[in-house]
Amino acid sequence: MRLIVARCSVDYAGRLSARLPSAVRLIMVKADGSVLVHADGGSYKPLNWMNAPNHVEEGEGRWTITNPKGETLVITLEEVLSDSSHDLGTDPGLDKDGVEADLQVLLADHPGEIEEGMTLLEREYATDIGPVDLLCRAADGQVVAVEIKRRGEIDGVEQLTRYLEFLNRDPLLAPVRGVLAAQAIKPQAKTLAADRGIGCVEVDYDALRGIESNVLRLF
Amino acid sequence: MRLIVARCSVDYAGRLSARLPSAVRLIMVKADGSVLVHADGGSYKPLNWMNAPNHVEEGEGRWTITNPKGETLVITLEEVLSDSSHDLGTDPGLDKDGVEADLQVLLADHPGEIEEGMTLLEREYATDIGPVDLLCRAADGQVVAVEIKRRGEIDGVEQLTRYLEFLNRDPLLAPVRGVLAAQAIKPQAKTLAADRGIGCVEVDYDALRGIESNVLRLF
DNA sequence: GTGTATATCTCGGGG
DNA sequence: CCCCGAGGTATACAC
Repeated sequence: MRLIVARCSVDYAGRLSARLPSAVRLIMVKADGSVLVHADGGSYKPLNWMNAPNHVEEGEGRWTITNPKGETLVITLEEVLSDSSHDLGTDPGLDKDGVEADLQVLLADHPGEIEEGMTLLEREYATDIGPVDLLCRAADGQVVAVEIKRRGEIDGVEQLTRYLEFLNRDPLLAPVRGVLAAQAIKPQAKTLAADRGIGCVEVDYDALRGIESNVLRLF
Repeated sequence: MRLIVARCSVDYAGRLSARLPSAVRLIMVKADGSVLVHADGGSYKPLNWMNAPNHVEEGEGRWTITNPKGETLVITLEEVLSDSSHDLGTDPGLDKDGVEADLQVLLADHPGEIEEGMTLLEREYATDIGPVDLLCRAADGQVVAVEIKRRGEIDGVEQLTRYLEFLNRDPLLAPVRGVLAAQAIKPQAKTLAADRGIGCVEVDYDALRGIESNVLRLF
């Protein structure tokens, strides 16, 4: 990784055009060729950047970075204040827990936590407009489409509504009803869901994980 | 801006849990307190981070960063290879061209590029649920709501559907039909749009800009 | 502050 | 390779 602190101006032309007037910034060049231009504020997003794979042409006070899509990033260096390189090696990467996929696995294993007596028909059930998180059968035999979100918001209700519209055209499945399952559901989403006859279930991730580990402990 | 290259491990606990095992990484501390942990690859997103505002507690080989929401980032420093600080000053910021707003201006000037014979009634036509990008009149006299996106996806169809539902309640406008205009429209969005009787138009931003500059050249 | 729409979104997975 | 959905999305803007 190469770190350069320099007064520079930057031009990007590609999906849009963007220009940075002259100022002192950090230019980070990663081992894979990614170039990031950071200011001393904002948050984690660079002001300008070019992801790998790309080609860096280092000219006299002017770097031209191009990628296979034909996008270009031109950095004009006016004054280099610092320039250092470091060998970092490859990173083992990030372990995450608590994302939607984890919640989906837990609920697929314990559909009864969504509704008493519910059983799983299929996970990631494919439709023409995308996969339904869980397709289940309720205690009364009706098919239920379950949309799982970490946070239940209007988007989730819209998404589930679209799936239901398509699922209900299949005479082998119809009538299908919907349930939005999330760790927390916003009032607006609850209102919209109720209006469309969609059920809402708030699930406790930590409690589910507890059930899961209890089950594992039995075997 | 402070730049530290160090062997470290990192733990984040907040909206989810994430852990980075020991490796050499760049730790960037910005003037506003933002902390970013970067590997020597991937692209612009840090492996882990904490945005400002936050509180950094710099202990013996262990930094604890907390934010007002109660999220924490703990960095355990095992070996510091480099530690430098630089004064960058404030950044003048980024100028952009080619975002959705620019496309909207161009199409408002040339509604005939959306449909032959179309004329503009109003830009950002206000409804109770938000502004319609363009309200137009088609060659046959019917009112048309145009939703403009840089990239046409399902969200855009949903948005336009909500507007149409509302516009069609106004007896002075009804019946209103909808058109999604974008530089590129994804197949799923086209399918959903067709299903709802919404038209799709793919527009060439560069060509539009060419028309615009030709028009300007005439005056 | 909440809610909504945009983003050079990024990132990862599946066909 | 594209397509799709999730994200600690972040960010700007309106109400």
